Amino acid sequence: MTARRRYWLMKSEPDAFSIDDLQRVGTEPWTGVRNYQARNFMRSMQVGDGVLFYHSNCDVPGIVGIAKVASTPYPDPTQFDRKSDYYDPKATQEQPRWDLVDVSFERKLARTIALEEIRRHADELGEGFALTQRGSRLSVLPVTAAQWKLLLSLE
DNA sequence: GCCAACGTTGGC
DNA sequence: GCCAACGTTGGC
Repeated sequence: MTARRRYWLMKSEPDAFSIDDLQRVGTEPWTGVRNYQARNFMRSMQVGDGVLFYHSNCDVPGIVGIAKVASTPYPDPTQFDRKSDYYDPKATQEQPRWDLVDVSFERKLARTIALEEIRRHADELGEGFALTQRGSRLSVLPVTAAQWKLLLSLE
């Protein structure tokens, strides 16, 4: 018995890892999330869940593509790697702190759905939508089916 | 358990 | 590059 497909939005800085990078590699482990709320969302992901791929910290922040969850959650290997920027000395193999999922490319959007445009639909998206919440920096966040539909209708 | 200091995120 | 907002750390 599998639960109904769910939806997420995941942020990435295009300088570090862009939608084109994901298209090139096909599937990528979503390493480096070091925020408990974001981690907990990844822990609840299931294979096949829909992902809105979002470019942050760039000229035109916004949704640029669609991906999907391609694995169940497992420990982020970079937490054990002393040479990694994401190394966490408090994490052990026995008790990992950080989990991730693999994300696989589905398609690029015909155009970027800019944050500025998304904000104009803030009322329809609802107050609980973390992307447009004042001050929110969450890099992995849930999207309802209605929000998914609305956002993609802007494409 | 409080909270000041610090580091990070990410829009602008 | 700036800086507001936020999360984490660590002294007490």
